[in-house]
Amino acid sequence: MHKGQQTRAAILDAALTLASHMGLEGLSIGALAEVTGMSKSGVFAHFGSRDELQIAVVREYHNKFEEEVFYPALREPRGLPRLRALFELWVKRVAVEIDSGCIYISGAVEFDDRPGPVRDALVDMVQTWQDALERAIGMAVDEGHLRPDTDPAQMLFEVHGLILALHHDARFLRHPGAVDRARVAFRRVLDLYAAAPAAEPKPAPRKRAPAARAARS
Amino acid sequence: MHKGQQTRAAILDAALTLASHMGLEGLSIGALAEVTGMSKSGVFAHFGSRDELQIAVVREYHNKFEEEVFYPALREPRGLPRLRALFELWVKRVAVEIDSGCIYISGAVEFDDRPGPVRDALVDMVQTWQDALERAIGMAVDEGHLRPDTDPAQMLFEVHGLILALHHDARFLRHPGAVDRARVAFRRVLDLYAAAPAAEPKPAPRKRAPAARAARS
DNA sequence: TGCAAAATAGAACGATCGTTCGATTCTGGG
DNA sequence: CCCAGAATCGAACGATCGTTCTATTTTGCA
Repeated sequence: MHKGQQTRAAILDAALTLASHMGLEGLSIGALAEVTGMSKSGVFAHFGSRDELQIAVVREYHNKFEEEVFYPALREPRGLPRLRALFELWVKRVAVEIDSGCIYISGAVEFDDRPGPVRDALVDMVQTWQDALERAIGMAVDEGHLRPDTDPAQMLFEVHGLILALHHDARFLRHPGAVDRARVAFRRVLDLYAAAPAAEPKPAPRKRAPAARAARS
Repeated sequence: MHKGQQTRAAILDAALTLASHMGLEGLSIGALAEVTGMSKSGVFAHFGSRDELQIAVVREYHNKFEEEVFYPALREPRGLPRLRALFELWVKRVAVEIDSGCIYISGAVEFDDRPGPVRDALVDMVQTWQDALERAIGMAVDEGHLRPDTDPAQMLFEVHGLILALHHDARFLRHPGAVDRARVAFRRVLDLYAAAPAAEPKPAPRKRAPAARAARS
């Protein structure tokens, strides 16, 4: 049970770069076979259906995303430092990688009106990531780094919008200054939500509402 | 020269609703023929190629967008009132219409990596709309409604992000409160850029830099 | 009302799609 | 080393795609 998993991983890797360019819907088994130098049926046998292939790609992207964005940010201390790290790594992931578009973003547009298992998997992963971000914002509130009346979901909405605008302007419109605009805007959002700077650090962090969704792996 | 234009308009209308659901890439001539009750070649003859059909759909969407969002907002006085109207109509257009997703947004994702005439047309129309918005922001600065050091392009980036986040959360994640979140966020952005409220209205509006791009129709 | 021109239908094309199936090659533990 | 089982191939399927071509119908002006 060695060679199978190995080539499956190679196929998945090629599928990920292919889907980053053409979208999940643009992923074809024929093109994938040509890229990997295999036969169509050889590729197909590893997944059993196109849906399963797309879901596997989404999962693979999810893992890479966690590895490059989420886990490294966990090394920063809770609160503002971690929040900054999450955003900065997110920006790098979305726009700095030259070729690879964000499958979370392109997938959201491709599957916003198309029910099915692929959409379900995609929603699940995006929601997991957003929950993690919302939790990080909540921690920043608890630490006294953000105003105590901050609504984490609202702030998440605004920060997420900056990433989407970055993706749009950098990849579609090819505006060169988009990354800087995103960073500037993030600083502005942070300023708006920031607790009064010179005040004493909050001694008793308020109790956090339990997260509505459990974190996964 | 009557019947032709008439059926062409009917086809285009069906194509627009179809593309709103399935995306511009999901638009197929066969499905379009079935919906309109015509033959494939009958539909095809009106456009000459699939690219031309997609471009016609993009143009049609552009016209509808101008009619529903841009022109009505022009009835409001320059500055903040017009800016508010533009955003509010934009929000309604993007998310309140139940079925129809925004072709500007879905098209941006579908064609961010795919060169060709469709992408060119799409970029052109989106850029035209963004220029108009940027100009409206500039007017609000001139009127003294926004801080004189406001960077219109930066503010546009932030406001555009709110629309994208709204589209994402409402259509893909199906979050019910997304529209309200967008409105709240817009008010917050406006507050940040707002000129000191009690100050005297600026007597001499500063000279505006000429728009880099001419407005079209 | 007749007739050229415009509009539409119908059939066929090559290509590609996801998928199935039987044959063939490869692999790794006994 | 051998051989069961896994892995891969090659060919074919029905469907759909955009497009082309020729016929047929429909339209609107003289």
